[in-house]
Amino acid sequence: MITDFLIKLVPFTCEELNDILPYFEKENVKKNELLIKEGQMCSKLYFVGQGIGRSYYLTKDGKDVTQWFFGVDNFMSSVDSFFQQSPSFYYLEVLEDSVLYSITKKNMDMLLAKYQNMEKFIRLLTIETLAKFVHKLNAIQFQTAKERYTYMLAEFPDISHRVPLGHIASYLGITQETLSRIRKNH
Amino acid sequence: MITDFLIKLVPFTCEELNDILPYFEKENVKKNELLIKEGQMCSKLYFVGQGIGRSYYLTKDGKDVTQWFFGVDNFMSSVDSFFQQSPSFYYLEVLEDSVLYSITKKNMDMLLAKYQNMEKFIRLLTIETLAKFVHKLNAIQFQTAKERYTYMLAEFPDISHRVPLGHIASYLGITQETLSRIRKNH
DNA sequence: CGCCGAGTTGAACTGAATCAAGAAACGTGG
DNA sequence: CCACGTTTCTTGATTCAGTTCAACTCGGCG
Repeated sequence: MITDFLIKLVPFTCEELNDILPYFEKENVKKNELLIKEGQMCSKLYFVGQGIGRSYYLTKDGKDVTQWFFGVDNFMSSVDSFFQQSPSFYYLEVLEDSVLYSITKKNMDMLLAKYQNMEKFIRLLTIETLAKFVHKLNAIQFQTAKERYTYMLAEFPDISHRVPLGHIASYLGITQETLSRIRKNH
Repeated sequence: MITDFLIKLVPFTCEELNDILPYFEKENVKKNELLIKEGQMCSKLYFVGQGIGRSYYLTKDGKDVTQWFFGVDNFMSSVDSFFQQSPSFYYLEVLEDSVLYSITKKNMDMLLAKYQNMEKFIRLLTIETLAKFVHKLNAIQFQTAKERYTYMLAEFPDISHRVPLGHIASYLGITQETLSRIRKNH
């Protein structure tokens, strides 16, 4: 199903796909396992075949803030760290037993240089990601707590009821207590 | 100075640059002129040579919300609209008499297909933009009004005192009154 | 001179945070 | 399969940062 995702954005040839796919390595990851810690270089890009991941960071006063959720059929990484090879500001964690397909930075760079289609793919993927972030920003910036939760349900319908309340609350920039009260009144 | 910006991210050859640069067209734009309205397709990508631009949208109750500021030496567009060719959610406006260099979507597509370096350039540019948005999101999501203003001063040092207070306030997700009070106490 | 948009100031109000308990659910070992 | 501790979730009371509304100041310009 990585294939489906690849050709959805860019018309890779069969040859290209046959060359590219083997660089993705299947990994079984247990619930609560960390893929990266803050400060580390993110050396792999992950594709979620099964399960859920999230990225988060710790504030100066130690609060855990979810930055993003990664559901099935999505790429998962500390974007800036992976592509800009800077120390990651985020932790990357798996919230359920998951099946991931990973490609190393080194192999990705090789494929980017080799295939213009790969460049195009990553470009389009990044633009898509950017659009999602902008969408979240708009939801967070000018909406009430209840409206933010509505946005969450729309953006992550399958995830909203499978992860701890606190993770969702911090993702939305509200407290767990507030979110609990919102849920009570549907 | 587009040249400088291009080669800062990707080592274009002289030949490539000589082919690429002529596709950028110089435009003198007067203060308060609109480049795109909501609902239109964004058919050009602009590079700010001089002046300031901003993107904004109108909420359902008619409030004007600044989404981003574009200073000198930055690319300016309704990103998703330009690259995904979807109707723009945003207005694009110039806040001072400005000098812009524009390239059409059509020519950009042609250059993207022709030069792998161009693909790479746009990929890196998008990742950089993504990083900036993430930075703003973090600032907005969990910081007080005063801290947000501090972020603004750091992100747009040259712009913070050249545009109307209300534009900055809506950019930061606070009211004009609150921003005015913050400024009073430095 | 008087209008107009931009910015400031004050006072009352409010949505959500904080603080503090308690209830439920969950998983691990006996 | 139950008991116990841990984590997650709910509920209530109080507080506060920032909004709202409304009036006022200031500077530029026809």
